[in-house]
Amino acid sequence: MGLLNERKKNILESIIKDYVETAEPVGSRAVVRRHDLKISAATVRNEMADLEEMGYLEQPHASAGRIPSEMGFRYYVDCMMERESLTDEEIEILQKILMSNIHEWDDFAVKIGEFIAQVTNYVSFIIVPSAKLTEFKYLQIIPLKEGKAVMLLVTDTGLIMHRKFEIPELIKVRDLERISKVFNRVFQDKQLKEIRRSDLQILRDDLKYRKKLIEKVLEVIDSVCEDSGSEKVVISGMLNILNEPEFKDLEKLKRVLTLLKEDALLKNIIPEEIEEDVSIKIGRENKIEDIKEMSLVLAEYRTSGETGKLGVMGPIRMEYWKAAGTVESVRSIIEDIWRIF
Amino acid sequence: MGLLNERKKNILESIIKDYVETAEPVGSRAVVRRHDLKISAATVRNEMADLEEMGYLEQPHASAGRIPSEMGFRYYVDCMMERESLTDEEIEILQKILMSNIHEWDDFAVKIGEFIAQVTNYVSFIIVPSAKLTEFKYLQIIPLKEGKAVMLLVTDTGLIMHRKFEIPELIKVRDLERISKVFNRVFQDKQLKEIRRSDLQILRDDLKYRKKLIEKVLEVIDSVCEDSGSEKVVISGMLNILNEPEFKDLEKLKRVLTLLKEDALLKNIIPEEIEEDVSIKIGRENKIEDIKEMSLVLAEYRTSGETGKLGVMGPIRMEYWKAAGTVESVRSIIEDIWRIF
DNA sequence: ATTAGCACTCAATGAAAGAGAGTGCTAACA
DNA sequence: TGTTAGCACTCTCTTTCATTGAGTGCTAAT
Repeated sequence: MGLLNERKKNILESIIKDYVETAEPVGSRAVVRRHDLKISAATVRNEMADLEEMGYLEQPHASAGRIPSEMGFRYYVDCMMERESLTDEEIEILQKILMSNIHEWDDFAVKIGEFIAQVTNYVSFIIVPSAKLTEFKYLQIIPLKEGKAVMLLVTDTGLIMHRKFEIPELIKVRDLERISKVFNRVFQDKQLKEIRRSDLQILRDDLKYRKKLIEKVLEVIDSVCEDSGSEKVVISGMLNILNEPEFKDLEKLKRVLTLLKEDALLKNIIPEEIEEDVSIKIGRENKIEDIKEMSLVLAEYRTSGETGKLGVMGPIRMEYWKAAGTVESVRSIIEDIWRIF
Repeated sequence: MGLLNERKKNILESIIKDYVETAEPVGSRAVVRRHDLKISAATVRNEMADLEEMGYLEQPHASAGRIPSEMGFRYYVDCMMERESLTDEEIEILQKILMSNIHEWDDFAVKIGEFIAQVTNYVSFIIVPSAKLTEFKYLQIIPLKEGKAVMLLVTDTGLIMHRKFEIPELIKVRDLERISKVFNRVFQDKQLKEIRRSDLQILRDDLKYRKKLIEKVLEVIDSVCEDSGSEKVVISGMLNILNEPEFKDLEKLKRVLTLLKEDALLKNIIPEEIEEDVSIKIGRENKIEDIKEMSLVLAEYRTSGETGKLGVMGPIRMEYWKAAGTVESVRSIIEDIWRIF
C-alpha cells in the first residue's frame, strides 16, 4: 500500500488539502508555500509529474496546476487519512438537540440528520430500518361516530400503528370491545409477522357471528404492517450542495437535486453492502450514473436486530476526514440513544 | 376599472401571454404576428408607448421590447383574466391519487400538494390547520416492558396521539387499566382543551393513591396536545423553480430555496388574511423582502371549524390563469374529501 | 538529486467590431 | 384624426482578437 515515498505523500496531501479548500487546480509554487518544505518548486514539479504518471493527479489542461484524481483521493483515504472527530462545540450542539422535546424515533433521525448536515456542510441521509420483527402487544378498536372506528396496534417496543376504517355493519360498542379482547388474548406477545400465519381457527370459532368485521380487522392489520414495514430515508442539508462551486452548472444541480428529492431513487444510490466500519465511495466508484461526480461516506448502525445506515454525500472534492469522523461518531451516538430509547 | 380600450387590452394580454411563455421582452412585431390583429406594428408601438406611460409595461432598456410591469399583471388579473380549471386528464390523475392507499389526513395533504406542483409547475404549499377543537374520545395507557408505558389519546375525529413515557413507580397492569377507565369516564366527549381546566377533583378523590402517576399522565396529555396544536406546512415542487429562467442566478435561487426549506420562515410569507376566494399577490405586493420577485396565488379551505390554506408560489411571470384555476378547483376538492374522511 | 532559468502553453480577461432586434419619429395616406 | 411605411438610432449580444498571467516541462548548472 504505502507505495509512495514520504515526500510524494506530503505533496499529494498538500495538493488534496488545497484543492478541497479552493476547488482550484494547485500549482507547484502553491505547494511549497503552503507546506513550506525545504524543497523547491522545481522539485515539486518533478514529483508532481511522477504522481500524474502514476495516476494520482491529473491536469485539467497543459498549463494549469494539478488536481487529485479519484485514485489520488482513494490513496489518501486508504493510506494517509486520519478521521477528524466532532469537536467539543459540535458535541455540545448535539447534546442540546438530543435533550430537546423529541418523542418519536423518527424525529430523532431527522434531528440527527440535520446535525450531520450542519457540521459537515454536505447532504446527510439516514435510513431508518423497518420495524418488522417486533412483538404484538395490544390491540384496540375504538368506535367513532358515523359508522367509523379506529384500530390501534401497539408493539412491545412502543411502536404504535393505527388506522381508521369503516365498520361494515351496525355494531355495538360492546362487540368491538369483545373482539378486541379476543384478539388480545390470542395474539398476546406473538411476533407480528406470524399473526396472519397463525391459526385463525380460534377467532373463527369464537367470533363466527361477526365474520365480516374480523375480516376487516385482519385486513387493517395487514395494511398497517405493510406501511411500517418499509424503511424510511431522511435527508437533510440538500441545499448545502448549492454552495459547492462544482454545481454552478444548473443542469448538473438539477439532476442531483431531483435524485435526492425522489425517495425511490435515493435508495438506489446507497449501496446495499457496507464493507468497513465507515465506507467511502469516491466518484465513479458509485454505480449510479447521476452521482458519478459525487462521493459518499457511509456507516451502518445496529439497533436491536435491525440495521440502518447513515452517511453524507458531497462532491468528490470532499473533506473526507471530517465526513468520516462525523459519521463514525454519530453512528455510535445513534446506537447509544437507541439503547435508552 | 376597465380603463383601457379594447385594443390596449388585447395588446396587453398578448404581451403578457408571450412574456409568460418566453420570459423575453416582447416587441411590436411579435404582438401582431401572434395575435394577428389587422393593425400594424407601428400602431402597436404607439399603443405600447401609451401603456408604458400608464405604468402597465416597462422597458428593460431602450432598444428592447416591453415586459408587463407588476401593475400590468395586476390589471390583467383583476380585469381580464379567466381562470383555467383543471383539464379532464388532470382530474383523472387526481382521482387516481385520491383512490390510492392513503390513511392519514396529512398524507392527503402531501399528495395533493404534489399534484398541484405537478400540474402548475410551481411550488405548492398547503397549510394543514391544527386540530385543537376536537373532542376527547378515549384514553388508554398500555404498559410496555421495563417500566415504560404508552399513552394513547383518541379524538372523535379519529385523530390519534400517543406518547411513550416512563412509569414513575412500580405499577400493576390493573392499576393502569383502572386509571384509564377513570379518565375515560370523566372526560368522555369533553373538548380537549377543557380537560386541564375542568375539575380535577374527581380524579383526585378517585385516584388519590396514585397521585404521581396522574400528574404524569396529565403532563403527557399536555405535551401531546401541544404537539398537535400547531399547524403544519407541506411544500412540494420546490425544484420547479429551477426551471424558471429568472433563477439562473444562483444567489437568488439560494435565497428562495432557503426560505422554503425553513418551515418557520415559510409561514411568514403566507399572508394571514385572504381577501377573496382566490387571492393573488404579485411581486412587491408581498411583504417579505425575499419574495418580492415572486407571486403567490392562495385560497382558504374550511374543514369543520378549522381553516387551512393552500396555494402556489411562482415567478411574477406566472400563469396566473392556470394557477388560480387549479387552486380554486383543489380547494373545493379538499373540502369534499374532508367531508368524507 | 536538486535547483534556477527560460521558453512555451493555454485559459481567462477585456476591448473592439459587427449583427440583430426593436424603438421612436417623421411623413405620407385614408 | 387615426393608421401606416420607412428609416435612423440605440442598445445588447456575440464574435474575434490580442493581452495577460499562472504554471508547466525541459535544460543546464550546482
